[in-house]
Amino acid sequence: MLDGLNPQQREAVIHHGGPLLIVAGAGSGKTRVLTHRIAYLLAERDARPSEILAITFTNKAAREMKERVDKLVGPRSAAMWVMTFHSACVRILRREAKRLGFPSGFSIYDQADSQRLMAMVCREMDLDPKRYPPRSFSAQVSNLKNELIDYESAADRAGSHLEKTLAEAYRAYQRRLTEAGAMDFDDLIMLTVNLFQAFPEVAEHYRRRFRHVMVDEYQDTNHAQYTLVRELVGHTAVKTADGDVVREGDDRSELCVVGDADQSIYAFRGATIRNIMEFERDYPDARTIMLEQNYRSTQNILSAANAVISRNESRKPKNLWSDQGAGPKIVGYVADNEHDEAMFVAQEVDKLADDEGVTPGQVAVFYRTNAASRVFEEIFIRTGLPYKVVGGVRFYERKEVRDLLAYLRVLANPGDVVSLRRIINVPKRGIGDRAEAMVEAFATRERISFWEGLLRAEEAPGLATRSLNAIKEFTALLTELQEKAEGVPPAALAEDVLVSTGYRAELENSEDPQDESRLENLDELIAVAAEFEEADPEGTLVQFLEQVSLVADADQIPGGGAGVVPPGERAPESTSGGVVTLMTLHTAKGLEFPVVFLTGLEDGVFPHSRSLGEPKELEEERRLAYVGITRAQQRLYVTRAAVRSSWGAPSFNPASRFLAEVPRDLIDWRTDPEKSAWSAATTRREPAARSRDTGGRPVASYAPGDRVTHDKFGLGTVVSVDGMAEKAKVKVDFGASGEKILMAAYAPMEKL
DNA sequence: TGATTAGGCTTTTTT
DNA sequence: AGCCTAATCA
Repeated sequence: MLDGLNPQQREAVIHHGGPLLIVAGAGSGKTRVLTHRIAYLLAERDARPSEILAITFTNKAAREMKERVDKLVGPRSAAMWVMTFHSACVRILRREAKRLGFPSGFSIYDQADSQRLMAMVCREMDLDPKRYPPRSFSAQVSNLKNELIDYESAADRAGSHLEKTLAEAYRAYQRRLTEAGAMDFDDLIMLTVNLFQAFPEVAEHYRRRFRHVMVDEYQDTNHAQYTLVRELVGHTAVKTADGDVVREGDDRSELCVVGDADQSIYAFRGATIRNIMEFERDYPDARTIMLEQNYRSTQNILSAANAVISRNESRKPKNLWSDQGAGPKIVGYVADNEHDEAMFVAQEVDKLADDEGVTPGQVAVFYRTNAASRVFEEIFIRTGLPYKVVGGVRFYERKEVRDLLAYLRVLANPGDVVSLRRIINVPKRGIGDRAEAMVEAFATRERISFWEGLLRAEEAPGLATRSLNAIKEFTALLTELQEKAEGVPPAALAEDVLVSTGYRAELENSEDPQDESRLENLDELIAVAAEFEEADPEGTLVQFLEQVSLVADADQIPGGGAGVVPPGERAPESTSGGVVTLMTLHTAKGLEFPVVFLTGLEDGVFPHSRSLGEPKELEEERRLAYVGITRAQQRLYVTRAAVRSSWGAPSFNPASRFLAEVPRDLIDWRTDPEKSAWSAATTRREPAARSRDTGGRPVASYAPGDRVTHDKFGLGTVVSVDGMAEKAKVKVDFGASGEKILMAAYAPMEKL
């Protein structure tokens, strides 16, 4: 069990007793350590599988860990809890929901749902959406919850008018959630903590059960998750005034956390690097073990990564090393524009295939923002390079998918107003805004739920007969479906919903070609439900809904080079060549690929323009760069474009400062210096000198007589210009397409 | 009164 | 891509 582990890894596996922090540099074999530690606990320390709780952040990581533990210990692994923070909390909350005043089948609201609910609340409070944007309120409430601040404390500490309004909205929002029998993502963590604190016997139960608690990616924990872990392992050793370490009883569980402060990239959603930096202060008898040998990358790649990350201040020094040799140099390329950049990537993948036998499946392309994937897709389609975009416009965010899920959620929980109001008039059945408002007013006055209001719509004043009839038909339909929902498994129920509501018929009869793919998506969702039933024939509708709402994960990573696949386990895709993987840097975390293209290395793109003014955020961007670089096993490419058209307006971005932080001799620049004047010009420019004054992206300026090219209208000539900078409106004569007035900042148009 | 359409706005990263 | 609003249609 200890074979093939280096001394530090071995030590981490057999460590016994006090809290353990494993500082695991990128590619240092941390999953290997965690899985072996679990196996060791079972084999040598007499731990029972049910006493083990291993927490990860993504479903993907959980699944992978589970599989690898399964290989080591066999079917016993089934009794262990290896899951995400959110899944673990849901599992606890389902059992204890009654104590908190929620039904055990409570709905789970994702970000879009909670934004919708917040919008309803703001409208109710008569807030001007311009001055008090619901999205922002929703985000701020999320932040408060991550800090375990409830609406009362928020109200107490509110100073400004804005903060008071926010606290009020928070309160109303939370009331609506409770009435709907729903929890948002942040509630899952916060309410579990509340549960443990309000009911010590519940906390005690789980504390007794989980003798071993392991937390992966500890640097990504937020305050709520941090507190949850503390509650779970039991109050731990405290340092007294004279510096003695006193233990509070012997019943605390063994805690083992793994993380790397340099890979913390989720501060924007409340993660605090503090939790890992101060682990030793939080747990005074803690032990720290550093894993610095990297088994993934060549030394050139690691040297680049080390050089970049070393620029971050207040960082504990760490030095990754590899015994795999220097490897090829990093290849740099300065493209004329984003199309040229994508073309370079496509050609290079072809060349690698010819010269080195590299398959597309071994290649990944990373970018900073989801929107950047479009150009790569266009070029890859044109050149016939097979690819797959991971993340981006997600399946579960598609309108039709959300509609069908909303129906199912209403059937599982009629109190779920957000879902109910989403589908009340989908497909169109003659229940308009006015009718909806009437029912709502009626329900509020009668202190009944919106659903009950619909059932008693006859009593609601001011409803037109036509609307009333539509409502009656709707409630009859839902009631009928509800009765079926008891006995019918999810897939069949979903199909039933599509047919009986006319949703399927509407799409089938539609002329719009897009509706065909909508149908496909719906069938896909039904297929997911069928898979769910196959995996667990006893599975309920509530369980199915829970699974899909917690899998907001960018899951479908193609085989080939992706993931930490144990040797000898190479996925079969490698024979067929697999496909190139496209994803954001954030979703790339935890993965590795033989060949990595790191694109868009421009100040304003990566690092993102929003981070340039904030040293803290800039450090996070740098960690993101570190994560990106360390994904590469054999070959790393860094590319940038001299001109990039974002929102139509071309911007001339200087080279990313991160490029300058890589030692010169590690990069082999492939750009032909004669090729483009722009490339040369922007190379020498001082980084970030400009982005400050324009407050972000510069907008091209137009003058009458300028020749332009527009994505849709083609070539044209500027007739006149009205307004300045980002507010400029340009009148352009496109010949055959006529004259158009366009916003300079947004039109997909370039100056020639 | 509800349906339909056009236009504006949005994009940093995500469980 | 989808949501929101306003304006117009039926």
